[in-house]
Amino acid sequence: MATMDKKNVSMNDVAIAAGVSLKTVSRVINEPDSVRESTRDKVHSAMEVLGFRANFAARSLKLGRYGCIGVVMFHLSGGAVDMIDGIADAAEERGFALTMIKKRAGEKMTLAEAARRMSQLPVDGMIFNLRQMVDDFDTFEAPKDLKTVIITPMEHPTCSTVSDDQEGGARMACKYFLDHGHKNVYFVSGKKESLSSQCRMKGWRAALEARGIEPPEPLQGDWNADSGYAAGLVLADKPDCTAVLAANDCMANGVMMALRDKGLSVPDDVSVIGFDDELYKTIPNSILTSVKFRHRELGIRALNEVVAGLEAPSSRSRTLVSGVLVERSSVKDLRA
Amino acid sequence: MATMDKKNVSMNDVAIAAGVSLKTVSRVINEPDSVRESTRDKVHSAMEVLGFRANFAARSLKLGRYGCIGVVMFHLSGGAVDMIDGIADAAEERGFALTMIKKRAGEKMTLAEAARRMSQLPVDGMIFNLRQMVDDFDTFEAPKDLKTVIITPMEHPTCSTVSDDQEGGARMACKYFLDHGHKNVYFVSGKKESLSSQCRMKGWRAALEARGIEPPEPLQGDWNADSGYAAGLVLADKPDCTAVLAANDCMANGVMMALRDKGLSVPDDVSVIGFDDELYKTIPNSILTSVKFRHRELGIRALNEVVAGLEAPSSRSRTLVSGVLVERSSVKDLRA
DNA sequence: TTGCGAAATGACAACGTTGTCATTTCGTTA
DNA sequence: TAACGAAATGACAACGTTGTCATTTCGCAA
Repeated sequence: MATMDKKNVSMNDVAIAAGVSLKTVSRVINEPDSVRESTRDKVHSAMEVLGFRANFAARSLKLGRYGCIGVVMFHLSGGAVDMIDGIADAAEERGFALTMIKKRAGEKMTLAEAARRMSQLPVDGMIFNLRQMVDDFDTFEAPKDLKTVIITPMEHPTCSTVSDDQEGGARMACKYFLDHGHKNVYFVSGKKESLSSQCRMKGWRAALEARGIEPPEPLQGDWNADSGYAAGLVLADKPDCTAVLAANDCMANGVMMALRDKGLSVPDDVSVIGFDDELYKTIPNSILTSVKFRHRELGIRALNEVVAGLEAPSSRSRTLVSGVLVERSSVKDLRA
Repeated sequence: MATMDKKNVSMNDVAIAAGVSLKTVSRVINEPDSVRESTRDKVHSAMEVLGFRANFAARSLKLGRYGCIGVVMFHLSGGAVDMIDGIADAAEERGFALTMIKKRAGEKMTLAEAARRMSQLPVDGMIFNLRQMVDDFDTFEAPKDLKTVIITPMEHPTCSTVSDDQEGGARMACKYFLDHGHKNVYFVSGKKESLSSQCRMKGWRAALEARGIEPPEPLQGDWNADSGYAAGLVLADKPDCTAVLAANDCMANGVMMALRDKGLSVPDDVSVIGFDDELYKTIPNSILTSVKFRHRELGIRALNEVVAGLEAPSSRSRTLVSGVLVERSSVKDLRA
C-alpha cells in the first residue's frame, strides 16, 4: 500500500514529508518562482506521494473570495442551453467556476429569495436568468458586496441587465416585410407570461405604428406547432393577410402547414417569418426566414459584466445583444 | 445611513452588538432550540441590523464539507436541459447546490483532467455527463474521497454509472415493428462519435438478430433533418423497406418527407419510428411514434446516486432508466 | 576568509466558523 | 432559604490556508 489513508492531506503534512516549512509549500503553489528548484521538486514529489489537494474552503477563507459566479435559473428551457454554454465558457476563460441553483417547479421564487440563497453559497457575483416577471422585480436590491447581473429584457433600477434585443429583432423582421411591399403584418404570440413573447409583440407593434399602420389583433399561441396551426387556419381566411410574424419557428411551421392545407402557398400567397432559426434541424430544406438571437453571446456578455463589476458591485449597465435575420425564401417581394 | 460599511459582518460583530458570545450566535443559527427565546430575538435583530450573512468558506472549513455537488458537462446539447433540470431539482431537495464546469470547445478533456479541476472546487461529490468516448475512460480512477457518478451508457470498472437504456429503447422500437408484422427494419444513425447513436444502433441490431434477421446496412446521418431526408430518398427505392428506425425525431421527419416526396405514404407504404418524442413541438398533428427517454429522471437518479454514495465513495452501482414508446400512428400493422 | 546584499525560507497570526468542555443561570424541591 | 440538576451560555482551540515580517542561506566581491 503506497496510499496513505489519512482523511485529508494538508499542506502541513506535505511540509513535514518534504522537510520544509508550511509556508514554503504554500509558495510552491502560489509563487513557484520564489522557491529554489531543488526545494520545489522535493515539495512536488511529496505532494504527489501523499496525494495532496488544496483545500478550497481554507483558501477562500483566507483570500476572501471564491472564484465562483452564481447562476440562478428561474426558468430552464431549451434556449437556455446555449446561454449556459456561453456563461460557462466565459467563466472558464476568466478562471471562474459556476455555482448553480434553480427555481423548483411550482415554487414561487422572488429575486430577494434567490439572492438570499445564493449569498450563502460560494460566489463572488451572480447572474439571474429571468424569463418571466417576478413580484419584486422593481423593488429588489442586490447585496451591496455581490455584483448582480439580471438577464432580462426589462430595465432594472439598480442592477445591471443583459438581454437579447427581442424588440429590435421583431422590429427588424416587421420592417423586412414592409420593405418588401407588404401593407400589414399579422402576429402569432407565444405564451402570455413569457417576456420574450411580450417583447417580440411590442417590437412588432412599434414597427407597424412607425409606418402609420394599425396593428391587427395578435393571435395567441403557446410556442408549439399546434397552436401555430390553429392560428394559420384563422389567418388563411383573412384576405388582407399577406405576412405573418410568428413568435417562434415551431409556430411559424404550424402556420405554414395550415396555410398549405387551406390551399395557400408560402411564400406566393402568404409570407412568414419566425424566431430562433431552428426549423432547419427538423424540417428538410426549410425555407423559413427567421430572427436568430445569439444566446451564447448573451451568456458571455452576462458573465463578463459580472466579472467586470466584481470590484464595483454597485455599478450598473444595460447590454443589448442584437439579433440576426437569417434570410431564406419564405418572404415574397411584392414590389414591382 | 443605517447601513454599516464594514466590509464583512462576522458572527463576532453580531455577538458584540447583541451582547452575547460568539458561540451563542452560532447556536442561534445551527440549533435555535437550545437558545432562550429572548436571547434568540436579540441575536436575530442584531443580525438584521448589521446585515449578517454566514461565511461559506469558514463554515465549510470547519465542517469539512461543502453541500455542493460538482457537475462536469463534457457536451452541452439540447437534451441536456432536462437532465440538468432533474439534477438541480434533486440537489435542491436534498439541500445541495451545484458547482458546474464545462469542457470548452476544442479542448481535449479527459476524466482525469475533469476530476483534477473539480477537486479544487467546493464539491462533496461529482457527476460527469459523458456523451462521447474519452481516452482514459477505462483507466480512470476517481479520487478516493469524492463520490463520482458518470452519466454514460458504458460500464465503468470503478465508478457508478447512470444512463438511459438507449439500447433497450432501440430494441423496444424494433420489436414493436416486428410484432406488427414487419420482416425487416432499416436504421438511420446519428453522428458517428455519439454514444447515444452507437447504443441505439446496437439495440436495433440485437433485436433483429434475436429474431434471426440479418440487419441491413445502416444509413449514416448527423441528427439533422436534411440527413434524414437523404436517407429517405435512398430507402424509398428499396422495395423491401417497410420499416425505418431513425436515431432521432428530426431525422425521422426527414425520412418521412423524402418518402412522401417519392410518392410513398407513411404509414401505409412505410412505417417510421424516431427517438426523443419532440416532433410534436414543431409539426402540427404529428403522427410520429417515438421512443422517449426520461432525461429529468436520469438527472434525479444521478444526483441521488452521488448523495447516497457520499459516505462510501468507493461503492459502485449501475442504473439504467428505461425509455417509453410513445405510440402515434406512423407504424402500420401488417398482420392479418 | 570575511562581509555584504539579495534570495530563500520560516515562525506566527489571522481569516470566520463550529466542537469541546467549563461555567453560569434558571427553576424546582427539600 | 439552601441545594440541586438541568438548561443556557461562554472561553478557547481547531479547521487549512495565506500575509507579514523576521531569519537563514546563498553567491559574489573584497
